[in-house]
Amino acid sequence: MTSLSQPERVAVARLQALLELLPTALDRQLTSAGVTAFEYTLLEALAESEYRRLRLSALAARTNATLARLSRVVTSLERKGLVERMPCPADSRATNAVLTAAGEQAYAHSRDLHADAVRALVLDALDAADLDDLSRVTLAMLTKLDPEGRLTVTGDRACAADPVPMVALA
Amino acid sequence: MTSLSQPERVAVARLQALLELLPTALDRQLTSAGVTAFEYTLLEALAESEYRRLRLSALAARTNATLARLSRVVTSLERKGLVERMPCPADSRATNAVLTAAGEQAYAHSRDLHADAVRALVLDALDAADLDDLSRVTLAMLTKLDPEGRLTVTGDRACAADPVPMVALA
DNA sequence: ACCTGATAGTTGAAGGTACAACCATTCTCT
DNA sequence: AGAGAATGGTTGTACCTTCAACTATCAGGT
Repeated sequence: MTSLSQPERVAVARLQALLELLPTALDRQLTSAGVTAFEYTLLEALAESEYRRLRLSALAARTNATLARLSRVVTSLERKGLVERMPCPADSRATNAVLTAAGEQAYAHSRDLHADAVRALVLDALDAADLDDLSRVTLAMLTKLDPEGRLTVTGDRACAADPVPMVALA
Repeated sequence: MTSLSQPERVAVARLQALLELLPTALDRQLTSAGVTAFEYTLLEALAESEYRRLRLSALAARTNATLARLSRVVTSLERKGLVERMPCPADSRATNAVLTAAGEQAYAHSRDLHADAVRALVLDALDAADLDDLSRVTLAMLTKLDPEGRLTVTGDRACAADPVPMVALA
């Protein structure tokens, strides 16, 4: 069909630039914490979950990541001692990633750092109305991206794919 | 300081999800064209430039990429026959990436595909007001990301870092 | 002319991600 | 119960990106 309009081109170019710059910028701000932005997201998800644990597939859904990727990142976090793998008693196919004590500390330590980074790189640029617009527009785009219905995406409150927080172990 | 507010958390989570999903989704839609989204951006930049060529550093600035990355991608495009390296007569440190005939064809072929992908994944989700908001909000965030002043970022029209389109060769 | 510092580009090494193939377990339906 | 499909995870392979050297050229000041 017709090619993109000028305003469309501008918006898309800016979005592309953001896609290119923001992730690496976020990672760089977190280097002193010893974790990547993605790893931080994982720690956060675990810390906020019941019993500090979540199944790998649940983590993958929450973070919009591949299961393959998740498995490898968890292995890496395991090597750092921040996370531990535990078999899931309710389903022996499944594996829980459990936050260790060191993991909680790492999370606590990087939490402020992460918040500061997000503020510095994103929120400080926006007023209240902008924030609303960002929220609305990103959600609109996500509906086009998400494999239909299931909006694993951290919607307004809870995550539909929220994994019935695994049976306890301890 | 205080942690993020609820609306802030929601917006950030959505933005993060977008950052995670959109690039890979765009790439997937372009696979049949045989180029990645990033490679397409390069071809586009070259095709729109005088004499179909641009210095590597100029390409890097335009695409917000590292020079190292750019060098490797150009090598890859060279192997595919879409681009050719030519020394820059005006500055013998510099190298021009020149679009080959095959490169122009590849660009022409992937152009519609790319436009379709952008429409399907981004624009179709937005009305005119949304597009405005997206444009404004992304620009605001980019100003926080960009190493100050130089907004290499494809601003409203021309790119400040636009590289005085290299002396001709032919 | 010369020395110093910046600029342009390349490349080795390390790490991250995707895709696909693979095994194990669970679920569904009969 | 049993067959087949779906789910949960892991891993080999290939590719991509970054960071940090390293080379070569240019620009400014003396």
